Amino acid sequence: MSAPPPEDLVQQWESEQARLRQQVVEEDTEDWQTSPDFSGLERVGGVDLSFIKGDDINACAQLVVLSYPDLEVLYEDSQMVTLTAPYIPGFLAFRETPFLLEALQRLERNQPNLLPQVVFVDGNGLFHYREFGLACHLGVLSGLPCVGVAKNLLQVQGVYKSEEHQSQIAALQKGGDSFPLAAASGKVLGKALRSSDKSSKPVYVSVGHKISMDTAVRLTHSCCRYRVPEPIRQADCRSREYLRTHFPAADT
DNA sequence: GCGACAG
DNA sequence: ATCTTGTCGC
Repeated sequence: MSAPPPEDLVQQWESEQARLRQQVVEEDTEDWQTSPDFSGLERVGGVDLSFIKGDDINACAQLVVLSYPDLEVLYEDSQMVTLTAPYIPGFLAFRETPFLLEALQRLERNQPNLLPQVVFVDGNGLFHYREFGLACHLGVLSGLPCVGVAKNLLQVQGVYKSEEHQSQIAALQKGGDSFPLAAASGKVLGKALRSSDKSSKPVYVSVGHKISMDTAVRLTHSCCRYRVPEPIRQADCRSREYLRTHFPAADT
């Protein structure tokens, strides 16, 4: 059973996104961001939520902080949470942001010296129906630089999985290669990035907050050991592991 | 009616 | 998000 999308709630969320959208900073604001080798960058964060199969309410909210450029785990926080908002395409942030923000606040309270200088978010930033995806939402509410990295293409604002798009993907030769995702307006909302030599399937990078598009793409590439940026990959692996050990399969 | 739909 | 192990290929 699935209740019909609450019309009122969606409209309220749309206006909330429009309001917060004005606070997004689409440029580099930190010194390390303009450095050729990101000197000055020492900590990169990653966030993610993992669910128990067959349960879309209880989840493990995960925050990890890795060293840069070594990408070793410096901090890890797993917390079971109870989600209240439903998942509605275009409004993912209203479902996940509260818990990711809480994780960042716990860290700020307990180990402020380990706060990440940038956070990788599993999902889109400006590459969104109303140019305000999860990465922007978390960025504005936390005040931290954020980068959105989606594993699947969201068909939005004139960007489609067309033959042209497929051929552009085929043209990505090596890790670091990318091509722009331009809206009908001409604005580049994100970039498809071949994150490593091995993976032919790209990831979709977009600005979340307090970082430029080019810096976001360059940084994402420099944080990839595999297809998905290490901070997000670690957050994903560790939250799944947490669920495995604390909620063993309920078979037979 | 059909397809799309970040996580 | 999750349902799912091994397997074919480089």
